[in-house]
Amino acid sequence: MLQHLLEDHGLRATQPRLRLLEFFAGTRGHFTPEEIFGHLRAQGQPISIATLYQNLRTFSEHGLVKEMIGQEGEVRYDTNMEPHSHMVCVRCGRLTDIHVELPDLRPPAQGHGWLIMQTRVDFHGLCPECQARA
Amino acid sequence: MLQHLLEDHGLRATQPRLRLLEFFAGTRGHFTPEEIFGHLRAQGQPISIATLYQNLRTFSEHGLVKEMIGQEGEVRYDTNMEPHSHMVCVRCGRLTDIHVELPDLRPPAQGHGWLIMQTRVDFHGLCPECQARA
DNA sequence: TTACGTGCAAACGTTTTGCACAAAC
DNA sequence: GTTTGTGCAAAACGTTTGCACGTAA
Repeated sequence: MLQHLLEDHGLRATQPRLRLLEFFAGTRGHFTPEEIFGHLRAQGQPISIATLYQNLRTFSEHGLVKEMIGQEGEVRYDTNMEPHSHMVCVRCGRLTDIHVELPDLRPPAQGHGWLIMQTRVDFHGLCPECQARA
Repeated sequence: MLQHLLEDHGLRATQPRLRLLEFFAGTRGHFTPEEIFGHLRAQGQPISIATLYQNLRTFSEHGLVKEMIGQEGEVRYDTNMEPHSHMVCVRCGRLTDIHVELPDLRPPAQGHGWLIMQTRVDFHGLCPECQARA
């Protein structure tokens, strides 16, 4: 129950928050604030843009969504909290999550005194549709 | 000679462009437009903010600098045109280039019909200074 | 001399903030 | 009844644009 999810994080279960959570629960993807705003309005469940931004931040601070930076620098939110990699289509911009077994990718950095805690891998290429179109 | 570099790309050798190139030639790093603006002004060689943005775009379109998106979504420019990876300090934000031999990192994506053209690897961790401070 | 570049000021899109009001507990 | 959240309108932010003027070729 979405109401409980909020309560468990010490957040009040308000209409805008429930609508936002419902949106996230019903979709898979990585959305910009503007896209989310549009979806909610299209569903006849508009929330104020200020409230949207405030709650996206609140949610991400409480670990309900993950904030990420897109290839163009846009801020995007998704609910896949598992560590995962991305495939990005260089033509249409489509972004898909994938799970990759990372081999022990150890940079020579360890020799330079860095302590590497996380390795992030992104793949860029052409999605099936864009290949077909080319 | 910086003048020739511009001419070779069909660009006029103007004062602002020479100052900008001089800045890039004299530093190593990944700078935001604002940082570059500040450096130039501090050196007593200010250029207009509009001219700066216009030329950063022009330079990157002509392959003189590379535009990249930072961890926070900021736009940054650097002159290291070789393919390389980044190490980012999660505490102080310091960003260093490194060269990593990528093993044949092939995502299961090939099976999903994607054509992967490029793999980007970023390392996140603690730089030596921040480790010492902790 | 003519095309290109500069730089101001204004416009822009996105995100944040101040604050009075409303809703949740 | 007290605290928390909402939503408007305004501000802030980084970036882009229109345009008259300057300058490189």
